[in-house]
Amino acid sequence: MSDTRDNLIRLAKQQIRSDKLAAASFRELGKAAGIKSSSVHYHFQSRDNLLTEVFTDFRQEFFEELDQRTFNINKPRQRLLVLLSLFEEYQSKDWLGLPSAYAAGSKELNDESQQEVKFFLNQVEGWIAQSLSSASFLPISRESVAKVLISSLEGALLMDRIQQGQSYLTAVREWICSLSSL
Amino acid sequence: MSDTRDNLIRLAKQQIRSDKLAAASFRELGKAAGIKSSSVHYHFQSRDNLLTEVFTDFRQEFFEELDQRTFNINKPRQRLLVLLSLFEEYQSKDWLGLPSAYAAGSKELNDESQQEVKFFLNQVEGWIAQSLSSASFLPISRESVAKVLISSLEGALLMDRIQQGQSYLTAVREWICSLSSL
DNA sequence: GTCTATACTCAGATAGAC
DNA sequence: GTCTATCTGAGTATAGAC
Repeated sequence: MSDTRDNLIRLAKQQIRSDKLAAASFRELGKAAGIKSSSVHYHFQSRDNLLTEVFTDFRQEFFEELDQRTFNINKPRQRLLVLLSLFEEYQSKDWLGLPSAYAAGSKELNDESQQEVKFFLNQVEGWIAQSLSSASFLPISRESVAKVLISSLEGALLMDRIQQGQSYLTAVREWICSLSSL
Repeated sequence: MSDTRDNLIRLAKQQIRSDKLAAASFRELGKAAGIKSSSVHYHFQSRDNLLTEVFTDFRQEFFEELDQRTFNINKPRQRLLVLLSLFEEYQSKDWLGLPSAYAAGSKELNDESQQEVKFFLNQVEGWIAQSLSSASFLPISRESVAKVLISSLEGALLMDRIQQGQSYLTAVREWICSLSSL
């Protein structure tokens, strides 16, 4: 059954988000799924392999959700606020951003996983720049706005997690709402 | 000798910055210092204890450097650019922000270490808000600007690390330079 | 597909010799 | 202060039974 496999990916994603990259171990994963770690190995050749698949799964899920929520929204500010709302939901669940979790542990990632994260970041950057296409008089390029926004969203999740609050992400919301060019 | 102890704190800080929180283990630390892990235990009762001291050391060093570089600078934008320059130096060394490294591994931190990080964040926020005291017509409160800025700086270090570039932090620089109220 | 058993490595921590 | 030796627990990974 591939049900178990899909379930394992789901559980690993969960463990990384609510704890950290290292939390997705074969042992803990097995415990969560009700099987032994050796059985987890049946589904994934190696941990590197698992981590890559988890991120790919996240990337697809992320854009499915984003596209679904914005398919009929065209105003730049509204589109950015939908993007923000995804992060607000992560925060309400006390989740790390997966890109942050992977970046913070990047030294233990193989090339394939690192490529996956890069691909995701480029894709988000493209999405934001695209969303800003009708915005004029931006003080800096759309690509730079995109990079600052991604940095603040991922950073805010981290800072709010350690501060056990929600003030950092809220500040990002205020900033988006204050952008007069949108 | 307290030389060894100080050296261990310095080495642990280095390992966390250039790898991750978990990289600062008693074994690796001993190897780097040329002693055994049991000897590291002589200097620190526990790893929790070590991690707390490392962050305290970082916090003091950070503000010493920041104050030294800004004691005769009053213009808001110039002060923020000095803060940014610290992060640009971290990035050139491929370092993580210590707050990010700690936040990403916050589930393995004891209360004391978490308090240290919170204290640092509040202190930086205060420093930024203070630096903005002569800035008028800000679109959002000084405190919110401070929070967005900290989030972007920490986030940009993470994103640039996985992208193996410097474009995220550069975007933050462009953003700071474009703020017309400063 | 899942199990047991096993090998190896690494982690934190402690006892006791020098 | 530093060492050796040792305990316990967790990690990745594999071989082979069912």
